[in-house]
Amino acid sequence: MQQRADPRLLDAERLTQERLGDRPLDFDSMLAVSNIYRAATAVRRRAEKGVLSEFGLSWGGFTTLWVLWVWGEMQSADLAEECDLSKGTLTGVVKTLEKRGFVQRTAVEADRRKVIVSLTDAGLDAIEQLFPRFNVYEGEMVGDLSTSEKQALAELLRRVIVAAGSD
Amino acid sequence: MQQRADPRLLDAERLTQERLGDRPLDFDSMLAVSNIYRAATAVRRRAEKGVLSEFGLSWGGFTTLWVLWVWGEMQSADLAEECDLSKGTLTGVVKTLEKRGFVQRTAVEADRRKVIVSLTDAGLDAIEQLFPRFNVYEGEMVGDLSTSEKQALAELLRRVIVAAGSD
DNA sequence: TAATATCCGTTTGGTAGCAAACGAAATTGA
DNA sequence: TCAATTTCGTTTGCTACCAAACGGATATTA
Repeated sequence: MQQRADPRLLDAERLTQERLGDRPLDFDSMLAVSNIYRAATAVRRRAEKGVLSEFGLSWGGFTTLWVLWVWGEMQSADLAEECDLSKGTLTGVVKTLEKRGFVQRTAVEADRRKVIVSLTDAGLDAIEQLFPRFNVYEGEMVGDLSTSEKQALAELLRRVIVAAGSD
Repeated sequence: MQQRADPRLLDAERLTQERLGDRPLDFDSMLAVSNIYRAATAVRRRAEKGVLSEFGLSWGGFTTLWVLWVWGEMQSADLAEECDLSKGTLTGVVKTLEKRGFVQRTAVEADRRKVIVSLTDAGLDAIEQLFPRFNVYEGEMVGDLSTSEKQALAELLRRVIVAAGSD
């Protein structure tokens, strides 16, 4: 309850409680959700300005490369699903990655509606160089947290993803 | 260590560990960061498809309205800062909100470079109706978490925001 | 006070993202 | 077998976002 004096609250959070504290609102949920969003923005911006820009990749482009690396070549629809992008968006991302020579699209003989996307050698090179460096960034961004705190954070978020996703 | 059998891991996380588990990577940080991003996307999409769409508001538009509600009228640059948007983006958001009659822009006499943005009566009405409903959504999205878990989540994220932001 | 520098919001040019419409390619079923 | 339906990836039209350039307004300083 009484969190107004908590010195760890960010200014915006403190002011919010001062302004709205008398209303019957779910503050705990509010702070959790807004911090999820703020953290994601901070993390994305930092990664894009840092490592990713060196490779000319957006967050979405990086994610796509990464998914192909981990899962192997995939059909377009599955790739979109796994990257958490709409299929329309994925078309554009793949087109960009294709221009940079990182991925290739292959027609499927048996069913010519389908397209398989896969890493090129250059794409494999890129992600193998890039990911360890990206991972260092990740470590820095959650560097204040202990191992068990990181695991706890991941687990809590996992439950949010499930709850928010099951619309 | 051995997390491969953890039934709480999402499929993508499990596969990732199967594929990359032999590399010297910081998995705990990786899972924490990627879940932050996935959770934020899920939360945003759910809110935009639900309450926000009824009011014709994007996440950014909602945030702006909310900040003006909590903080009161503000100069454009401060508003951008508080909404975590670039000033260029804010110009567009405010323009849209102005069209909908939710905010108004006022020239500052003393310094004519500056513009004050404030809620109109309609904007106040809208956010006062909207926020309680948004807050219900927030509650649903983190509904699986106990009060202390929500607070723990917010606190962990607060530390990530600070670490990622202090580039 | 006049030249210069700085500050502020807007505009510009670009990428990213979505939903929905679309067309080609399978599949179904009559 | 051929018409109707479904399935896929792409295209289209739109919003959001950023960084950087811009131009008017204020500050600074020589």
